[in-house]
Amino acid sequence: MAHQPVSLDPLDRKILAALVANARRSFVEIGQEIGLSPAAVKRRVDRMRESEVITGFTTVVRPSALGWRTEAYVEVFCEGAAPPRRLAEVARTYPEVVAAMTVTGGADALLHIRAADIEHFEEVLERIRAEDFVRRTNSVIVLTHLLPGSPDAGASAPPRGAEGVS
Amino acid sequence: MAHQPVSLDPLDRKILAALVANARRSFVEIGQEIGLSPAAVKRRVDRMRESEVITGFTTVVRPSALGWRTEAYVEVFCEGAAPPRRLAEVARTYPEVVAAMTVTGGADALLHIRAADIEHFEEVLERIRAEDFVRRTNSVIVLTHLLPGSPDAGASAPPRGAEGVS
DNA sequence: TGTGAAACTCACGGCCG
DNA sequence: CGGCCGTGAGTTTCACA
Repeated sequence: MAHQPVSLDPLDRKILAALVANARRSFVEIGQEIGLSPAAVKRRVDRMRESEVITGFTTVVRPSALGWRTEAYVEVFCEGAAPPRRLAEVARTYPEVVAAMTVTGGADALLHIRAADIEHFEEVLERIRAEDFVRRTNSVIVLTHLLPGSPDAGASAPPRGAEGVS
Repeated sequence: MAHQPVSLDPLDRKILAALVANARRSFVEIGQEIGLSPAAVKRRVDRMRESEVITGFTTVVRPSALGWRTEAYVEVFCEGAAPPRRLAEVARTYPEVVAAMTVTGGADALLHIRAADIEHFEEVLERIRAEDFVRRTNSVIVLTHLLPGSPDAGASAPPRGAEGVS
């Protein structure tokens, strides 16, 4: 596990592109598009999954259809030495936290949050600010996406990320 | 554009959850998991695609495997009235811009950017700052992700031959 | 709407160049 | 590695309740 050095040839990249565009396309279809037999395509896909170049296949859902109409990024400023471990723990407990990361700059961490509406977001924000290691937060609410179909415009799994491949 | 009022019953939601977890699962498998015939599952999926609850099926790729090892969020402060249209145009031309959105707060827009490395990122940033309507930018570089399995996957054309190093 | 059956297509493993 | 082939499973469409 944990392969870092993976080399991908042009054929692999074409297969990847095809599967990113549509994860449900058949190996036959992809094969005749790039000039390879279905079995060969499958072998390459299996290899890429093994080496974790491909980590899963997911469905892109329009978040608003599921009732998540508010999106925001929240900078978190921590008390004293930043405790990424504690923050990760907290982030995991909130289904509204789609992504969390430590960052450079003034803030210690950045949270990507999805909520049903502004009130819901405010409630989540209040709970996060109530954590003892949080000194201050700075929120930026997303108004409109400029790139339709961008991976995280709605690509993210709905709260509670699951991943698994048959 | 699309319909807003779409009602999803518990069965639809279960199908969605299954497909988000793994977009390549068969309708048969999903069907017997939730107690429905394969044909019924397919019809529901088709309906959800029609109503754009489901906007696509994609493959989750580990960005570093494609040579994208640097990730950043850039706040963009515009000159005069914010021209979202111009910004969208610009964002579309850069493969490095994974997402772009207008936001509340001091900045006019927020860009999500992926680059091969810091130098590459700096180059992109310089080009963006060179746009006439950009007054100022504020960058935040992502250090580490705290939530594993964050489906923020950018996969298109790889940057200049970055690949299996080390 | 959900079910059942039909034909078609695909995935998967084994074997060979 | 890639191509070929056979079997079993899945997909898709249809008519029917």
